[in-house]
Amino acid sequence: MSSNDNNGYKPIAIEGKWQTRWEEEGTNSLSADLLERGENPYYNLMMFPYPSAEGLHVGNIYAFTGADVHGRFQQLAGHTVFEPIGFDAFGIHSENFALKQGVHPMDLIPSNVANFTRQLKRMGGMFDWDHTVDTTDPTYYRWTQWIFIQLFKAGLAVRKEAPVNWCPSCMTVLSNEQVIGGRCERCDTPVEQRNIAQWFFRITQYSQRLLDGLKNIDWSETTKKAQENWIGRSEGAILHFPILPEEQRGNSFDGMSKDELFSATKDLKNIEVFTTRPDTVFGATYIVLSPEHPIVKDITSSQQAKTIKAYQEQTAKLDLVARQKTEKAKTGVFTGGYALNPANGTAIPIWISDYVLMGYGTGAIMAVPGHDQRDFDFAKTMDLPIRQVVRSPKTSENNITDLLEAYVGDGVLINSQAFDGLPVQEAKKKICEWLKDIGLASVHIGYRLHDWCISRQRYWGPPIPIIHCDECGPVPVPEKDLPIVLPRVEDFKPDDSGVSPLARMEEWYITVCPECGTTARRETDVSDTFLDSSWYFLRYPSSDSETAPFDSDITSKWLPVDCYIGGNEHAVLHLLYSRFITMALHDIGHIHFQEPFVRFRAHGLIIREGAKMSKSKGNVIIPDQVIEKYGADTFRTYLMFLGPFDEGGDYQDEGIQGPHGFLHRVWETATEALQNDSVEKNAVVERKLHQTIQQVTEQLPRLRYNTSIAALMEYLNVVRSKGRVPQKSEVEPLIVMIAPFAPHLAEDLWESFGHSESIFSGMNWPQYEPDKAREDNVEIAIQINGKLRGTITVETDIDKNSAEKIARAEKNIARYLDTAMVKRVVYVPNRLVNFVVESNNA
RNA sequence: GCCGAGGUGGCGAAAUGGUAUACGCAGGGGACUUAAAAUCCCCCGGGAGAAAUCCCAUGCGGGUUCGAGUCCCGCCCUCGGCACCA
Repeated sequence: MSSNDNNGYKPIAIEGKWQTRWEEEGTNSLSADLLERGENPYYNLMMFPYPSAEGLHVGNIYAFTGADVHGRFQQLAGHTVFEPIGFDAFGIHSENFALKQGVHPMDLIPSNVANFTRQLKRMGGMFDWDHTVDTTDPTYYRWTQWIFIQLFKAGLAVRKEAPVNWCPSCMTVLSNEQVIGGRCERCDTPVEQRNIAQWFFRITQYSQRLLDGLKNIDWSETTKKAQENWIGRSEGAILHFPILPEEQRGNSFDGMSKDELFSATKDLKNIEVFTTRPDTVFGATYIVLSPEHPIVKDITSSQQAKTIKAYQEQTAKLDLVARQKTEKAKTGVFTGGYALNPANGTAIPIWISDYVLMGYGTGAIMAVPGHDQRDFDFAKTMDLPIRQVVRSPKTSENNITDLLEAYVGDGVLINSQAFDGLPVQEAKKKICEWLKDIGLASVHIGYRLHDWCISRQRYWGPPIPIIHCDECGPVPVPEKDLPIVLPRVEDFKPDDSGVSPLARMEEWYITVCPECGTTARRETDVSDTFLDSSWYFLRYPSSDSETAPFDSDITSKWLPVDCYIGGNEHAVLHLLYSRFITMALHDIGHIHFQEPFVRFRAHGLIIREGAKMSKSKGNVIIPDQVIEKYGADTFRTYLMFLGPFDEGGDYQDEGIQGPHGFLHRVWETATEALQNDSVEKNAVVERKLHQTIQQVTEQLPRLRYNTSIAALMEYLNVVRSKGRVPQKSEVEPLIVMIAPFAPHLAEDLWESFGHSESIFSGMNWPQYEPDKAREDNVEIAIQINGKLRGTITVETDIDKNSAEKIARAEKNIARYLDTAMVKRVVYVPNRLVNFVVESNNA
């Protein structure tokens, strides 16, 4: 079935007509006046796309359609809906593509944006084209730079030298989030470590708030969980292990009292370790430091110095993939130093090993080989003592033998002096308190979250607005001098130097210090793309403003965002950064809310014929072709019909016939109904109509699009059942209800039904009346011992006795009850009668 | 290994603890037509039976309940995310 070959529904013509009209009449654009008034506002947001050269892919269209259906429904329900779209066009993605094609990104991006714009208009979204953003436009990134400066002034942007992930292929620093299993997210190259001075946003200061905030926002559970895991809070303690000076090696601290131990150790330097298992401290038989730990040089004995140095160098050379391989055998070196176990005063050796990471906790651990698998493996390899201090409740006391693996489960303490017999949970508290008393412990909460490195040694991004002055240090560019425009550089290829291509342009980076006027140097790194996208939703409603990133009146009316729809691949990247930037701007006093997105829903993924789509398999759906053949309305409706929106679906090429045929039938039914405007109502149709309105009205806001469309199909089947003649009043509500899915068709039929205004111009969503949705009769099930044995049709809400009487009279039921004794009758109104019987045959 | 989602006809999928398989695709039969397309009508989980009707079926094994796709316990498999995070 091809669309334009019959003289009925002609989607291509209808869609062209309405897209032109919407544009001419500004149907979807909010005027400055409307934005300022902000009456009954609804901010409907979707994740803006990266404008690739290939054009929109189905995943984009799926996400945008789902969001657009929601926006259109809210509009029909009476809201003033603001539904903007824009382009996230900075970043490595664009840059690498430009390099490959030999085109300058400044030439490439505009043509990609133009193509995306054409496609987005063609799919019929109600986008406000008067309020778009393009992150590469200086009028936008001027404010991205402004945000950097605000954070800098608030002490939230700091420059520090740090080991960073370096992709030797992309020749740039990657954030932790961009490293997948030790490899570059983009090109799959193993990532190396490098030490470079970088700008960091101190997102870790917000760890707890970012975690707490999750409780009060209406987000997809999976997304919240991903953020929770990413922030990775763990409660524990920092324990102090006094470093034993060489001259005290021979002394025994074992068996000292609390006071004696305190006075013997109070002048000693400590190694601080973070642990979530302070209860196992009696089982700590050695210490392991990260090879990079600054204290290593102080404790290494002269005999061990050479070996330690060699190991440190070996580790530094290791790329992160090799270092993070869990299955790799444990390696490490003894430093020659000893520390005191603060719990039992035993001197224990201090080792270094690459399985301890500098980036987490204190970069040092107390090793409890009896109760931690990593420590166990290490102890076995290095032949270090293993001491069991927790007994499983399942094991009998005499059964403690050599462990085959660490016991990490619950239990009670043993070999822990005064704490023997305490359950693990209780021991954690008690041991902490005890060590706290003698100054050897503090309660500590650790987070996995790292500071956000925003420096990129690349070309295609907004220059970081900082001037380095030998006298004044890093000085922010005065706000009046923004934007710092990214110059057009023909040779923008990155090199292995670890600095941005901008660092090759002396005429650009030499400047004067805004504070002291001496010659100074601009920062030549650009910022991370995720900074561009961490605030774009603040810009949309204020995109007309030339004097502020976001107008405070408009922002207070339209934000936070009412509904945000996007992919869960951004669960811990974009969505976390956006929350952080929002909180920071709130604290600095620029906005009135702390959470940017009241509601977030992650959509599912579309596969095709049971398989993932990929260019290499050659099975990608080309949206332009589908739209050309069936029209945007059919494509939209089909995508939404595939399955639950948050789960995605399997795109089967033949399946599009269903929704396509449905829209044809709607068109034909409506056209026929125009001739039939009878006042007489058909009871069956009317009842089904009200049931349908109820169902769809309840399901649409919950994004249950597939079942909503099914309900509309059912209704149309009733309207046309046995080829009956449709009435105008039966069809008009259907036109409104399909409008979110098939907006062009709905507009056209709405017009032919005599309306001069756009269907989306008012509160046109139909109301249902519960009385009219009510059935007079219902078919109910009759069960014997829970098994279906017949059905009867009774009046709605009939009482139990009458229902039972009718049920008993049913032929098949009577047969069963003849030979059985009824012990109980369960009656569920309008559902079933269940006879619980005991058989007499026995 | 940990966290999350899921497993239902030939296929995509429905089902507040209450008649499993709605809606759609594919398939079969029929109407209209010179023919095709489009449209319309009917059938369509498996098995037994002439029929009435009965048995089996929601990944597997148990349990709770008058009644379980749905709740509980123990497994298996698939897909996403995290992973030497102390």
